[in-house]
This record gives sequence, structure tokens and C-alpha cells, in this order.
Amino acid sequence: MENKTPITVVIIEDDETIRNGFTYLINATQNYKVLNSYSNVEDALVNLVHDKPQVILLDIELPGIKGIEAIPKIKNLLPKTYILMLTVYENEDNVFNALTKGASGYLTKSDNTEKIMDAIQEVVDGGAPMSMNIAKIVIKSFHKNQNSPLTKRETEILEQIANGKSRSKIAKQMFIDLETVKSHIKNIYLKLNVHSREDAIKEAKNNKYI
Amino acid sequence: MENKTPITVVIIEDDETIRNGFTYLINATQNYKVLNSYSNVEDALVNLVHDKPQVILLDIELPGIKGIEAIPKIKNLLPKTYILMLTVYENEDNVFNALTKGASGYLTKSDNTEKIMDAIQEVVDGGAPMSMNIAKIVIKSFHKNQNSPLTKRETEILEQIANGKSRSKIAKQMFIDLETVKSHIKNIYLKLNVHSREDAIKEAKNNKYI
DNA sequence: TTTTGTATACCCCATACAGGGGGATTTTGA
DNA sequence: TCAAAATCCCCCTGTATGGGGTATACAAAA
Repeated sequence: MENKTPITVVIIEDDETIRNGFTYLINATQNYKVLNSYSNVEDALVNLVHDKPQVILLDIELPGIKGIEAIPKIKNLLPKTYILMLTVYENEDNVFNALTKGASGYLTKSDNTEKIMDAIQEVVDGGAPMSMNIAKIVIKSFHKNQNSPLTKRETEILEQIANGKSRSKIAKQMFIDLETVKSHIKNIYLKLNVHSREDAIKEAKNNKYI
Repeated sequence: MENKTPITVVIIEDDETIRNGFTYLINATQNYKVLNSYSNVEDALVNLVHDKPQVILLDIELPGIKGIEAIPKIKNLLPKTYILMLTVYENEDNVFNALTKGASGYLTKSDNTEKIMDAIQEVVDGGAPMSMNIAKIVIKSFHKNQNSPLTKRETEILEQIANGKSRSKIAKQMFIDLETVKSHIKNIYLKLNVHSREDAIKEAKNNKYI
């Protein structure tokens, strides 16, 4: 495989050593080409439309505009570009923020070069590369608490409440009486030690009961 | 690395060829041992407490008790056992159901043996192995629609509504008048073409506006 | 420059809903 | 068979909701 159209990459990373290191390593690899690298988002934004890379390696911890804030701005200019986040800290909020804003993958700088090259290839192939710990964080966010104090029926009802349904609609939909729904809700409030739907939803989500 | 304590595995899979194939391949690998394999969940459940495997390879498409329903039952017996789902169909609902119920990873049967062995190792190391397409589905579930018709403020308010907050609490919390909140909600309903908080939440979630 | 969109705020109205108090009965699973 | 879960019933008060219309200030786009 020689002289195929190379995968084009842009690096946005403030640490010069890392930036130059990645640039060198990627350019030294067959079929990969770093079009440009920037030390901050501001510079990158004015040049990206010209660069039109397939993949952007984006540091999270940047001066000025932070990496996460940059994601929607970049996606706006280049909707088809894949964004891979680079980070040293595996902060949970950052992970979810970056993903909701449109990042396609999430790597840690401690990942070795081979893994990062693989990730670039994988994202171009339509994948979603993540380092091991990030995958763990993501999967863990799905896991529900198996020790919920709520019964099956109570959980069902609380989920409906969290979907904005009124008690009477829940009753109709579950083919039970409004009074039954009220009873369940009373028990839910008792068990969660709350006095409103708002607090019940908050408590249940915090503890991953729903 | 020879004669370390092996990683113990149980396979639950109804296709005999696949079951025996995996059993053979895993046993042929250094430091891995298949304690038992079962063709259905019912048989597995009565023996698992004795087997006490570190990892279970669990097929989704099983006769009788389906793989997904089996997860909480297994987790109940063996809370520390890692469950890796095996599937042929990359069905989105199945993926999320399995993950919420406590599966630690998600592989497709088309993954080659090496990948499956790597996944077993990775999950024991505390990771969350996923095949490429599954990772893509998971990451995509986080992505929000960047073309929301709602303004920033409207989105904020709709998120509060989805958290169960009343209009007056939203007003207090956002330091704006109740009437302003009402105005925003009116506009949200107009834009989403709905007439209730319930439908607004549903519509917004369907389109990933929130 | 004029128009449009956004965020802000105010008024009125009728209905539905929420939360809390007290029960009771039946169904089900261990 | 016995406790937990799910079901249903009555009372009460205060608040929330959805829809009607109007208006202003400001920024951005046409």
C-alpha cells in the first residue's frame, strides 16, 4: 500500500513538544499527513476551512477557547471532520461533554503512538476509538443500580414521571387506576425521602435507579 | 508467562458449533480456562454458583430466557463476574438494554478469535471492550443534534422541564420572571408542534435536542 | 434601513394536576 | 402461609398548566 490518498490530520495542542512529536510521528507513517498544527483554537478556526482535514486531534486542556468549546465551532465549519479528543485527565464530565458536542473518540496522551495511529484509522473507518479507561467510564454511565429500593412497578412509574407524564396519563397507559398511581408515588416519595416529582427524579438519577 | 492462575470463563450459547469452537479456542490459549459451557440460561443459572467464573460470554439470541434477561439473574448470583455479550445483530435497543443491566462489554460473533481473547483480558483488567460498530452506536447515542430549532435559552428551559421542574422553580433558578418562562415554553411548543410538556420532552429526546 | 429573532415581561382564563391525610383489598412470590 | 407488592377508594387545599393576547429592548440579518 503505497501512494494511496493519505489520511489528512490537523493537530490542535498547546504543548509544543507533544505537538511536534505527534506531527513528526504521523507524517512518518505511510498514508498519513499532518496538514497543519496549531497551539490554540483561535488560530485553528481561521485556517481549518482551508486545511479541510479528515481528522482533528484536539487537546482538551488549551489556553483561551477550551477544546470542548471548540468542538461545536469546528463542527460548524467542517461538519464531516472527525474529532478525536486528546487528554491527560480522564475527567468524567469532560468525557460526556465532549461526546455530546460531537467528538467521535477519546484518547489519553499516555496511549502509545501505535494506538493513536490505529484510532485515526478507526475513526476514518466510521468507528469510535476510545482508550480503555474512557470506555470503562462510558459503559459505567449506562449501568443502573441493581440495589434500588424501588420495586419494579415503582421504577416504571418513576420513569414515566421523568418523561413528563401526568399521574392520570400514567394510569391510563398502564391500565391501572389513578389512585393506584398515587399510592405508588406516595411510596416512591417515602422510600426516596422526597416530597416532589422534581426531587424524586433528581434522587433517582443520582443513584441510577432510573 | 506459564502456569499463572488462569482466567476462568463460562460460555452460554445455544449454537453448538460456536459454543464448542469458542471452548476449544479459549482452552487452547495459555492462562485461559473454560470451566463449563451451557446451551441455555436455565442450565447455567443452577451451575454458575459452583463454577464461579471471572468472565461469562453470553449470547443474546437464546431460546427460553433471553441473554438480556439473564444478566440481572447472573449478577445477582455472581456480582463480581464480568459479562461479555456476544451477538450477531448489532441492535441498538439490545445494546443499551444489556449495558444498563450490567454487561461490561459487547462483542459481535464476527469478531475474530484474537479480538475476543483480548476482550476477555481487557474486561478482567477493568476495561470495557466493545467491537468497533458497538462503540460507534454507543458514542452516537451521546451526540446531540446540532441543528436544533430551539434557542439556547429554550433548550435550557426544556432541559429543566425534563428534569421535572415546575415553571415557577425554573423562573426562580434562572432569575427570570415566571411569565418569561411561560413565553419560552409557548415558543418551544410552537417550534416542536406539541401541546404539552410530555410531548415536548418526547419530541426533544427523539431528535436529541436535549 | 427595515425586518426578523431572541429574551424579557405582563394580563386574563378555565381546567387539570400535585401532594398529603386517611384507609382497604387482592395478588404474588419466597 | 405470610409479608411485600400492587391495587383501589375518599377526603382536602393550593398550585400548575396550557392557551389567548400584547409589548419592549436589543442584536443580527436581509
